[in-house]
Amino acid sequence: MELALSLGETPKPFTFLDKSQKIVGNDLGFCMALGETSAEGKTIGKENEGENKGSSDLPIQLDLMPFAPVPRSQTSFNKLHFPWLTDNLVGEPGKRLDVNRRSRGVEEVDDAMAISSPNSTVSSFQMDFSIYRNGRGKRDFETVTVECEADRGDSSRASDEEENSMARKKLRLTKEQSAFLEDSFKEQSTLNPKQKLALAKQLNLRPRQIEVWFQNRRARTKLKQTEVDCEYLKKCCETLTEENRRLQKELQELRALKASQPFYMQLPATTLSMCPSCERVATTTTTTTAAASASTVSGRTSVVTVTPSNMGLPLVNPKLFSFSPAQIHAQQAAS
DNA sequence: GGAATCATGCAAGTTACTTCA
DNA sequence: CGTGAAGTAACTTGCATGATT
Repeated sequence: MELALSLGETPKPFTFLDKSQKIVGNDLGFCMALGETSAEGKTIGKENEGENKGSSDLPIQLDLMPFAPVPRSQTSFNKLHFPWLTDNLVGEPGKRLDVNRRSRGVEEVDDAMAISSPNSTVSSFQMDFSIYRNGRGKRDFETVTVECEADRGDSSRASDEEENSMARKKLRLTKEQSAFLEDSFKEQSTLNPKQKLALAKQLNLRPRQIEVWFQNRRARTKLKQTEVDCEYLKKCCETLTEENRRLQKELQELRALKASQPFYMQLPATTLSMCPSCERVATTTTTTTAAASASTVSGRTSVVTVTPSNMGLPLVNPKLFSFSPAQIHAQQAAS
């Protein structure tokens, strides 16, 4: 078995691919092949198109478009009969090979091999290559094909049906799969590689799909939590706004009292308490001296010692502040 | 021991496909 | 039947971390 990798202008990159097409022109292509060194190497190419598709006995040559030659009739990746390409080979013609993704492709190989499709003719050889044009990761299979054909000097476009078939079909998880994944997520929101593989096997999905599902699920959870938090904060904000409005109003009332009652200096400090039900301030006792300014919180009732210095209010006749919560309620109802 | 490199996982953001009103 | 919105699978990018050199 020989595995060969060629980048660039090598006319005959692989010894076992003597009969394969040559890398033409000066364009930098990417060519990869797998095959028996002693075999009468035939590749998926112009010369033997259609006669060895799906044969695992024959070497496989992978040409990454557009610069490596591709058989004329193979206008889509799907037609290369690598089903995994429809999932993994995305993006646009080899403007850039993502080294990062490629290095991660090792995992994808392991993943894919762990879950090989019984129907796949290349189930023992799966690999992930991702090529794309720019950092935004725009994917466009039609563009790939059209540009590829243009590179080969082929002005004819693929038919609509061909274009439709080449478009990456988005997998829709079954209800059972989704439910199972949901249950797994409830138990654990992250998976270790073993769990990932086990889940993939159990659900007949690729480990990468499990991984992506969990990533997306975590993102959804976070998004929902953010929405809940946002809603809560919004309500808090509304409550505080209302509280502020109420306190402003109360302050105005107190200032009005101050203006109407000039005889305040001789009076002792007044202790106010917050009514737990309406949260309005009410005077309960006058126990402290005028110098005191401490405040305490006891249960649901806040006791605030009010002095002329800490409130900026004149001392008035304590009787004026001596409203019980019931009285304040009555006052509110009247107003 | 520390720097460089590599592999891996994840979050965040994005794209594009599917479904449904 | 066409269309827009919503849901979501799949993707890219960047960063963090641990292992290895």
